[in-house]
Amino acid sequence: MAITLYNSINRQKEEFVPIEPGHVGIYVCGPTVYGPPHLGHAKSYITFDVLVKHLRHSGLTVRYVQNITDVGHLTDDADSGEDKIQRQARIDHVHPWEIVDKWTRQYMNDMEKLRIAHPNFYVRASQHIGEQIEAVQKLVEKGHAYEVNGNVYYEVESFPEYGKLSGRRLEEQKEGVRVESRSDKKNPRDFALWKKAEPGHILKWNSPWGEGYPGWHIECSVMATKYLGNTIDIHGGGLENKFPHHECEIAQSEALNDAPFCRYWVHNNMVTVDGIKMGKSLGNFRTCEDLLTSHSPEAIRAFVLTTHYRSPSNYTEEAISAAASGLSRLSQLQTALLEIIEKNVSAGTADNEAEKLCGEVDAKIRERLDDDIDTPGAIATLYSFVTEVNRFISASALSARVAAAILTVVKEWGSEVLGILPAVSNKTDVDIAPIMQMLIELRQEMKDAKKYDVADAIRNRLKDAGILIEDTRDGVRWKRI
RNA sequence: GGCGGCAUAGCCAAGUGGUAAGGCGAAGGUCUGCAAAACCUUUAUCCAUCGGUUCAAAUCCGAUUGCCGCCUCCA
Repeated sequence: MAITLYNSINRQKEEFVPIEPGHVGIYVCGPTVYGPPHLGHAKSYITFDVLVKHLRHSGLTVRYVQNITDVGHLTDDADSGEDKIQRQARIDHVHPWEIVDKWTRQYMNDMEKLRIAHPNFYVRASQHIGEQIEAVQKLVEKGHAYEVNGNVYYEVESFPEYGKLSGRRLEEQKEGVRVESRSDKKNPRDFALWKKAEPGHILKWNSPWGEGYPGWHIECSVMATKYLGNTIDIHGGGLENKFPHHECEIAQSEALNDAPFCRYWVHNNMVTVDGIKMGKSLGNFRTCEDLLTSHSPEAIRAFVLTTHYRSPSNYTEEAISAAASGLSRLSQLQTALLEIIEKNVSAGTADNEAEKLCGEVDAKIRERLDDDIDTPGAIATLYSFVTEVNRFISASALSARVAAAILTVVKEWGSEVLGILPAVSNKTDVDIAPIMQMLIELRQEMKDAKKYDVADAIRNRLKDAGILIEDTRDGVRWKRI
């Protein structure tokens, strides 16, 4: 079945057809590295992580490029704002590149912990200054941009299709625009391609227009087309970037290359906390680092993925705890299946039924993800599969062979594509395994002697030490909690 | 003011014309020395409200109300 994606530019689900059969080029707007990665970043990058993994799992070769914005974005508007990175550097009394370096590392770190696959490569704005200058020059030559006092602006009027992504028409906006004082733009809607460096500005480069730095949008146009071609298959990013950022990217790229910039625009919705937008100024944002101290990466992913990417995720402690609880059934199943495999059970009365179910579930999950990455639907399918398989296990009706087949399906989607199934950790516990074996035997002796207080004490003390003992019909099981 | 989106049980959340998936929580039960895990049963006569189209609507259309995002950097 074909993969469909909701294409923001046409506002409808469309069948995804790559330009070059079998190959996909995807560009996703990355973070501006001046502060800690937060849940909003997590939602966006987990979304695109699943999209890319699903495309690959479907047999496509994907080149996934993500940028790291390490220069230029401003706190305010083009004329009066301050470089966010530079401002943070001033506050911290360090060089701007220390800020960039610190938060880039933190970002990479957090993303890795969240089981987000590294894009094929990251691209940095600061490493493409030359290309950006060339692009700006070319835009000036083609009559789409003009220079005033060392600043270069894109002339929005020169690109009639400006607004096609966000549904804004120029005429409508003129009236609503605030009066910008001290602006040397021809039209308030024009946006900066190159900014003159004011005295004291540290991150600056030489250009035909004097010392300065690139505008906010040009880096993405330049880097996306440099690595993925003039027309890219998929461009992803947060909804809030639709306007003006993505709109400007289109205007620049299409004016520059005379080719459609992007075929499928994919925008993820935002994260709210207790129903309110998460933002620094509101003091309610949750960093990935904080979240990871109290929740597993899988729980965070499950929380994010149980909401469709185009709907807002509302963060509450209850919601993320519920996600974690649901997940424990999945890991529990994994453990149970491994036990059956280990015991090498030869035949099961439910084998046929279970094998059939495997095929159905596999197809259903694929269908859900094919349908505009319906991760909530995929997870629901996986969870009801868990219940059905547990029923077979309760009836001791599975062979090792079929248990392995089930495990393959569970891991394929739960671990490889969705990334919500934790890895089995007992391998790392080989060192304490003999000790555990001794304690379990000792406790069994106490139980046999009906010394339940001692047996329970052993169990309780182990629990305090972070190890959970479970008596099952097939023996004692232990795991770290 | 302009543009866009959303409203489904206590909570989270699918379903986009054929009569309400799944998870969490809660209650009861099975198993167990007890716990845990697992399984079984129950938990929305109804999908914000009001109209309309249709044999049939949570699903399409219109209006109303509420919430959210963008319109200045933001995932």
